[in-house]
Amino acid sequence: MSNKDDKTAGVSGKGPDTAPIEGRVTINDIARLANVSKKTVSRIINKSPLVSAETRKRVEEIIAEHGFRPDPQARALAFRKSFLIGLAYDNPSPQYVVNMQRGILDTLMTTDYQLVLQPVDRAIPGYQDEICKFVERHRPSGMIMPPSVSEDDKLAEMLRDLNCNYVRIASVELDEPHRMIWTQDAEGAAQAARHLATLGHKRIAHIHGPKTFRSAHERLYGFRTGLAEFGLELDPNLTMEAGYTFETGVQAADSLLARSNRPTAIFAGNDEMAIGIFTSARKAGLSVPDELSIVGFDDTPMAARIWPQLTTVKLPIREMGREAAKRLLEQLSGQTTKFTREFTPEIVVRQSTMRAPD
Amino acid sequence: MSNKDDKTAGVSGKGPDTAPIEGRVTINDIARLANVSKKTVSRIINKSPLVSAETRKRVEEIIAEHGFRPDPQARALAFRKSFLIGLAYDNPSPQYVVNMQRGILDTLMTTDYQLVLQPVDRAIPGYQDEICKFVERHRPSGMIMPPSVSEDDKLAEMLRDLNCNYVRIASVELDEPHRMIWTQDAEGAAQAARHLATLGHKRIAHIHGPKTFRSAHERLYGFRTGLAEFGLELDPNLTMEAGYTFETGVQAADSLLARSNRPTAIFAGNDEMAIGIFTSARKAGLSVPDELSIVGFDDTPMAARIWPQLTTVKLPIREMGREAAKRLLEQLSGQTTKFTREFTPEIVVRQSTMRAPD
DNA sequence: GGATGTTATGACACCGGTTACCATAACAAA
DNA sequence: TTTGTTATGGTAACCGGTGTCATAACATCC
Repeated sequence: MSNKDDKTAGVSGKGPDTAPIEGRVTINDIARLANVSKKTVSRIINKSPLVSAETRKRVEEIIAEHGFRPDPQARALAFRKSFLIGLAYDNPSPQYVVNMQRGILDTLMTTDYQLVLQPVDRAIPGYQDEICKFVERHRPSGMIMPPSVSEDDKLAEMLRDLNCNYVRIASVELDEPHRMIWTQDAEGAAQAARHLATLGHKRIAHIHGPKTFRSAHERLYGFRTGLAEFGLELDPNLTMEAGYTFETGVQAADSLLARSNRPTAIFAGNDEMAIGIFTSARKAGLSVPDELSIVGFDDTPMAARIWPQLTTVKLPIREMGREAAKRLLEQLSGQTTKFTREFTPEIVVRQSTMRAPD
Repeated sequence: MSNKDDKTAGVSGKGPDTAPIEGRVTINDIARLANVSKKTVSRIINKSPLVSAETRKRVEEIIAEHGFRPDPQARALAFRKSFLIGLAYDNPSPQYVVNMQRGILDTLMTTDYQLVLQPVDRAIPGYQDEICKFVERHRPSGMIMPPSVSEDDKLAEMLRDLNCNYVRIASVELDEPHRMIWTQDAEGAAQAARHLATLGHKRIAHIHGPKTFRSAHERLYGFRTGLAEFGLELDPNLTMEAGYTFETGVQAADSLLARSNRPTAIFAGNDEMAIGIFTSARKAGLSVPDELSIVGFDDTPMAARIWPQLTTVKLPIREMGREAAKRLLEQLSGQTTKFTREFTPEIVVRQSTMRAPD
């Protein structure tokens, strides 16, 4: 039994075979104490049914008594699985990232899997290689990718080549169902359009995100569709592209609000830009919402803290994280579920919108 | 190169059988191809000097050619080290959390260590046990704890008992130097005081965070000290406690601003509460900064997005994360460095402060 | 009653690396 | 020539779990 007292502790005087467990308690210790083989203990750990109730009870007591916890690294090695889930993200919003992490952890918490992070910069050309290197180095059991990393088809292909499981979270279904979690961004944007149209706005502008973001297309499309339901058309002159950031939002709004026949309402592709519009409106001396209605997208915490509070479209990010992790676990366990999971955003009406001025 | 002689490839046509961990290149493959022993390859991987230059070069070429990467799990098992760093956090600010993670990852990126997350809720009584369970389960090589988790002395003691290395990030030195990274929050608050005093304010209020947060004490203390330099005293009637959140900030400010002789300036213990003051001021019909100056603490992104932009005290969070990780790695490698690392916050003057009215 | 299942358990090799220890060759000193 | 030292690399055991397969005990079926 003294197979483990080599020089680890040094001081341990040639232990008799009683039970001088030094250091961590291992499966061997439990096996010896319970007078069974390692394998039996292993079966109990893994809830195999092939153990008699009596033996199970006895061994479980000993495990509890000694506080034995199987070594994750050793299990990983034996199982030929790392039990690691990688999260590759590029989202500039801390709110988004933290909620996504939380959601994923909600699901992983009850499993043996862990989350490891791989923040990347999609603006750097070879950023995909960075992710592949990550996969080769750490060998995660799977990857989860929220936007905008998720929107990179080439990356997805590289991961498939590496035989790496993954789940993409995006604003539209763009891969096999079992690898996707998506939101109906278009529907959310349509809700924003309906809201503004119902309030009587006619001259409505839209500031969308970069064309490299799939969500920018979806939201633009959905917004246009929503307006069409009310017989309104989105004026190309009132449609601008910005960078999904506060500063670019300010710039775009500056341009829109300087026009002679400025819009009475603006729908921004995300809250960051929407908040930029507030600043621009203040500079232009326009009162929100009396003279200008603003709608955002995302429902970041800032939306509820700014004055007046921002009407926006809410995405259930944390829940999406939970679902994405579940879906990935399904993949890893070899099961395939048929139902596809999509999330519908919902508009949250606050104080930044009101009836169009006459 | 099918040295995978065994039954790995066996006709396991049964069951769902997820990805069969196809022919991964192992140290054995490299050893065989290079015609050396595993041990020699191991020496090369670990940069042992006991290998001839010639052998090294040859083996390294083969490694590169076959893209061999040592399995992290196997190494972890053999080294008796998990190469995992745990981050236990409870900070409600996504901005803070994300920056902290980034900083830590900056340092870990060049090492074999990885970051794993353990968000907790300090409001739950037994939350320390949750962290201990995490440590027992995943056996991280070390833990990093930012505020407010870092401020829990009992938790630190429990970790020491578990023989777990850790680094605490806090607003004051409250543990052995090699286990600490801290900010001089008091100095930051003093800068805020000097700024307001210089602008001629006399009736100055302070809304501080919960007394359970060490930072609340430090900032209060520093603010008082800074005012004293100008012969000013912090009026106890103008000192209020709130919960470091937007809502509690609004409430506290409501109470302060309803008074007959309301303050002309308020220093909030963090930006969240400071932004709450904006809302309260609007409700009270007060103009910021003309009638009320506001100073925050943290320099969250929101500070620069709100109107008028918030004057606040900036903490180098990402850099602190970097340093914390470095310090932890020092601990793990057994080295002890003498120099203590502390960070001094700096005030960022924006548009929410101006000369006192009157 | 013998053949056949089924259940409970153990023996043993193995996952992919590591260290402890030993063997040998090369080279210097005696 | 003998001995000592250093450089280099091999062997076996081990880290702490898992899989495969054999086996014993017992129940079931013709």
